[in-house]
Amino acid sequence: MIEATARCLARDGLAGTSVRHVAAEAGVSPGLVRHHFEGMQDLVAETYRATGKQIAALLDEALAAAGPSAEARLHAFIETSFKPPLLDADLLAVWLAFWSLTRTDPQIHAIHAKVYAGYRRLLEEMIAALAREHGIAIETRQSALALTALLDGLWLEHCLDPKTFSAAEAAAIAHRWVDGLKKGS
Amino acid sequence: MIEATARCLARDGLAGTSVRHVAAEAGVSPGLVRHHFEGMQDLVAETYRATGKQIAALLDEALAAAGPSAEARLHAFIETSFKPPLLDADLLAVWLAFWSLTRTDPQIHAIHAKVYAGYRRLLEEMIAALAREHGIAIETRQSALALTALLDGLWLEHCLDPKTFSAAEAAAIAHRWVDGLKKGS
DNA sequence: CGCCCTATTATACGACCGTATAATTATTGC
DNA sequence: GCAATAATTATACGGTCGTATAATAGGGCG
Repeated sequence: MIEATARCLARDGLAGTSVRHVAAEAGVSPGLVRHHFEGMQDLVAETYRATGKQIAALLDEALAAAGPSAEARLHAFIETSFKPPLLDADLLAVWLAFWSLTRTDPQIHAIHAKVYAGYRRLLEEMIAALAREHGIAIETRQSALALTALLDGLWLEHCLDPKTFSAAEAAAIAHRWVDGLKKGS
Repeated sequence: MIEATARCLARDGLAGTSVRHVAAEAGVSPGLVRHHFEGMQDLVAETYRATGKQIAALLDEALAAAGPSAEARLHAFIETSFKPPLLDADLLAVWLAFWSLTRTDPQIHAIHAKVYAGYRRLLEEMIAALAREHGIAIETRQSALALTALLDGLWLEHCLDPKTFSAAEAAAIAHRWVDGLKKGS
């Protein structure tokens, strides 16, 4: 059902998605989805939770395969971020629904805060490890905030209009930023 | 009328905004707004155009007041970006509506491409001027893409959840990035 | 003044939506 | 095996939406 919600959000956006559409997409009656979920907000909230976990698992897997080096892990993180299934216009459409409700729905706001906190903590840990590896001092908090914003912005803008810059270019920009982190103060 | 649309989008989001709501907000009959606009998509498109021009004018004004130095202009750009009225959750809500329709509506996609192209061109020119000022070589295209994404990401994430990091912190991160541009390769 | 074009409204129709309620089917525990 | 509980559907009601259509008001112009 939450998979059906994700499909609906990807296809029609938040404005074009209704409880009835989700029911049809899931192949059940509208009454059933309302038996399990309060309404659209609840449905989107659970979809956010599930999607957030999926993405975290995907990134964790890529990091595990990258070995122990913080630098390699950071680059693997970037590489995974700018490749399908993460770099996907459909996923952006779903995410836009999350963002849209983050402002107004307290439940979704809480989920958003948790998802992004985990995201940033992961990056901050890797950046701190990178500093140790290279024996340099880095403002880990600000750097993690910056990298999160940079990745989010590149991801968003590429998905919105892939003609402006390629996925490879986005990854190159992020890689270069990490390289600059090693050298610059 | 497009002001009424912006207010509706800010208050209720795209999903909660209808032709009838815009009409009520503007104090006219629903038939009238449909006499001037084809529907919601058309309404949002014109709002995008108008809002984009407003923001560009606001930034231009700040740049003019910053003097001729490219470095000062870049920092003024950042400072303006992370202060009201640009740093505003209501503006983000409106912008989320734009982004949401960029994927599906060709007209809005075109407006989006034009707005962001202008945005990036402005940054790229300032970065090129900065390189000349300091007599260094900078990959202006990639740097402009990076700065655009960084600013977009910081702006988005701060508006979504201001508790995570302050506006001053966002500005500091961006300022630091520009400083790094001067030093780092 | 009278005419035409535009702006504006009023009204109406069919479609869809959220939601509630009662009925029906399946599942589980004893 | 049967009762209790959960899952699932069917149906119905009121509200809102987009949209079309006809009617009304207004304003420039010959």
